[in-house]
Amino acid sequence: MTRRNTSQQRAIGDVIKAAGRPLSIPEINELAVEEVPGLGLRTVYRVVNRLLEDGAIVPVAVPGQPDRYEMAEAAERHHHHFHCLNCDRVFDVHGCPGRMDRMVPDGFVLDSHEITLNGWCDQCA
Amino acid sequence: MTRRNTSQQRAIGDVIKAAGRPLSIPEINELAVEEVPGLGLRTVYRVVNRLLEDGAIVPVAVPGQPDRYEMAEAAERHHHHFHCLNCDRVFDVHGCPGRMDRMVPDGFVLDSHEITLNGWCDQCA
DNA sequence: GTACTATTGGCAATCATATGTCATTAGCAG
DNA sequence: CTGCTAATGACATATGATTGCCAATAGTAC
Repeated sequence: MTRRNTSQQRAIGDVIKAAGRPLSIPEINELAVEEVPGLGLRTVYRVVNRLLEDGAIVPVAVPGQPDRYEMAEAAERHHHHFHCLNCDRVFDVHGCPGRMDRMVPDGFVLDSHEITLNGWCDQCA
Repeated sequence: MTRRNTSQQRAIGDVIKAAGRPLSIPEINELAVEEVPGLGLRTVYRVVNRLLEDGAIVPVAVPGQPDRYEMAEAAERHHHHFHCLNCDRVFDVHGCPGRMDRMVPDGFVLDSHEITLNGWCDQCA
């Protein structure tokens, strides 16, 4: 079961790496199909799952939306996300207000937090 | 087309009002069926949609989860949500770190924001 | 170049959520 | 109490995301 280095896998990996923002499965497909004509959604799902298992990418959950995916190394730096209400794209934003612990009720244990900013991106504003 | 005051509608409304936290459709059903045996999911969906149209309740979107619903009046006060990673329930938390505008990239326009705290509730901690 | 088999991609199938259908039930006005 | 019909609930169907299947394709080791 030796791994093989296919053009599809390279294209999908490149697309996620180059995006600089979390991509949905359809977005990955649309971008990668430019590189590899005939690329199918089925393959995108498979390669994305493999990258997830490898820990190369991480899922980004957005309220009311299917998961997006971004490079694990990009996710190492604490950051949050901006969701454009018009084009539906998700962007990384840096910084964090902090002080989440103040909001936690007594007896509750905080593990992590997610902030989603909603609005319009520079292209849609 | 005169509205009728049915036991099902009363039970569903009461359950959402009494919960003090956002409830999912299955949660509403499980709680309201105690009041009205035989209550069906189909009816919960219908009544919830009607309450949404009336503006009596509002949807609460949690990353990677189906919508929850809470009283509109409860949502008037700015607040956020705590999602228990064990029991999967969602709770309201008060307060807000503020300063979201600092995170918005140039050219982007901020409309709203959502914060989801993840961790363990007092019963699961 | 050959052989072996991991990988691909089209299609069907699955899974969870949500809605349409319609005969039956039960508010409400009189 | 009676009649009208809004509302209910079991069932079938729709919808969207994801996976199973399998014959065809294409990396790789030799």
